[in-house]
Amino acid sequence: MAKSDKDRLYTDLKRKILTLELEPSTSLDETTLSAAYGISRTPLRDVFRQLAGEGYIQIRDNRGTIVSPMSHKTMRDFFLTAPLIYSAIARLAAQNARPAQIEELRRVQEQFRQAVRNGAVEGMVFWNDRFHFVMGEMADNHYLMPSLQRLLIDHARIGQTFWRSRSGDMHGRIETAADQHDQLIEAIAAGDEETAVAVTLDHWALSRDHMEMFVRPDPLPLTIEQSA
Amino acid sequence: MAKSDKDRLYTDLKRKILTLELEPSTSLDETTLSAAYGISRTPLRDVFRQLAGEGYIQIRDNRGTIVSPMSHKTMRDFFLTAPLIYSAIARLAAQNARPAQIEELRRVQEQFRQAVRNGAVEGMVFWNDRFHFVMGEMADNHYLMPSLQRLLIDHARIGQTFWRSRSGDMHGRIETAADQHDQLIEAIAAGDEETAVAVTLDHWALSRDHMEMFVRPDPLPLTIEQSA
DNA sequence: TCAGCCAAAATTGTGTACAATATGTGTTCC
DNA sequence: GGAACACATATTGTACACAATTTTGGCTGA
Repeated sequence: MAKSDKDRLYTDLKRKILTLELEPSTSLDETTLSAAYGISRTPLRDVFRQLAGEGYIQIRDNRGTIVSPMSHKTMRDFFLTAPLIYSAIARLAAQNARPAQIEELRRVQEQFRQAVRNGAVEGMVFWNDRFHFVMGEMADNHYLMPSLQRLLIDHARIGQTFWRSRSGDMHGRIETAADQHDQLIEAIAAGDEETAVAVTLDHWALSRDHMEMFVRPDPLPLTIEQSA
Repeated sequence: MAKSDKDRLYTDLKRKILTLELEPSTSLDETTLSAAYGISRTPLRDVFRQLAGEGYIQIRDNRGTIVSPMSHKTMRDFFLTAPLIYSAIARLAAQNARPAQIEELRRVQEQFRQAVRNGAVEGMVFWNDRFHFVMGEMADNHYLMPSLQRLLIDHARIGQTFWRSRSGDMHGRIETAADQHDQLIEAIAAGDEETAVAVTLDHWALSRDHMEMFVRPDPLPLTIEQSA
C-alpha cells in the first residue's frame, strides 16, 4: 500500500512546519503546492483543513492559508500551559502504556540518540517531537491529545534554538535531555507515575531555561573582550 | 451580511450533535445533507473537516463520516480529565476576563435562566454549553481550548440526562447549577481565582454525581411497593 | 447451510471549469 | 500631491462530472 501524494503532502508540510523550514505566518499558495505535489486543489484543501484542525496552519476565509503564527502571547501561554499538560500525560502514560507502545518508544528514542550522535538538528527536532507524541498515545486520553499536539508544534518550533545552539555546554544539555528520555521510558515501563511526572518536569525545565534564554538573551558585553 | 447556507449547516450540525438529535455514531450522508442545505458536496466536506477538527464528528477514509461515538472509555476519560481542564480554565478566566466578555457571559446566563424557567431542555443544554465556552474564551489560552471544546461536546451529551430528569429534587439541582453560574460570574468579575476554581469544582461535582447515577442507576426495588 | 467469490450498486475521492471575492494598479478629481 | 474610485488581476470558493473504493446481494460449489 503505497503512500499517496496526498499523504506525502500532509507529512511534508508537518515536517517543514516543525523544523521551521516553513516559518510561522508563511503563506501557503494552493496553486503552487497542488502543482508541486501533482494533486488538484480539492484534495490539497482537504489536507489544509486537516492540518488546520491539528493547529499547524490557519485558514482565513477568502484570505488564504498561513502557517500558524507565533507571538509573544504564544510563548507566554506555552510556558504557562505545558507543565500542566505534560505532567498529566506522563502520569497517564505510566498508568496505561502497553508493551508494544513501550517498544515503539524505545525505537523512537534510538532514532533520537542517533540524530544526537550525528548532530542532525532536523532529526533531533523530529524524533524528540515523535517521542513525546508517542507518550501522548500511551496516555490514551482523547481529551488531552489535541492540547498536547498544539503544545508539541510550538515546542518543536520554539525549541529549535535548543538543538541548534553550539554555545557553552549545549552538547551536555542535549545529552541530559536524551538521558531523561531513557529515564522516562524506564519509569513508564515500571508503571511508576511519580517518577514519570518528576522526570517530565525536569525535562521541561531543561528546555524551558534554554528557550527563555532565546526569548530574553544574555545582553551583549558592555566592553570589547578578546575571544578565545 | 447574511449567514451562508454553509454556516447554517455548520451551526445546525453542532446543535444537533450536542442535543443528541444526532446520536453518537450516527452516520452522515454527504449526498442527502448537501441536497437538504442546497449546497454541493465540496463545501459540505469542508464543513465536515472543520467539525472533525473540533471533535464533533469523525471522517474515516473511504468509509464515511459519523457523529463522534461515545463509549465506556469516553466516559471514564471524561470524568478523569474534566476537573483538570475546567479548573485551569476557571483560574485563567478569572485572571484574564475582559469587561465585554463578562457582559457577554451575563447575557448568556440570562438566556440560560430563561430556558430553565421554561423547562426548555434543549435551551438548557445549549446555553450551558455556551456559558462554559465563553469562559473558555475568557481564559484566552490557545492550547487549552481544543481540550475544553472536546470536553464540552461530551459534557452536553452525557449531561443530557441531568437536564431532562424529572425525578427527585432535580429542579432544585438545576437551580443550584444556575446559581453557581452566577457565583462564577461574580468571582470572575472580581478576579478572584480561588473562588472561581472552587465554584467550578462544586459545579462539576453536582453534574458529575447525576451523570454517574445515569451510568450506574439505583437498582430496581427488590420488593413491589405501592407507589404514591 | 455456509463460506468464498464475483458483479452491481452505492458512496467517497479527485480533476477541472467557472463563480465569487480580495488585491493591486492606474487614473481622475479635488 | 494625495485620496478615492474603477478596473484588471490574482486568489479562493463552488458545482459538477468522472474515477476509485467500499458495500451489498446473489451465486456457486463444497
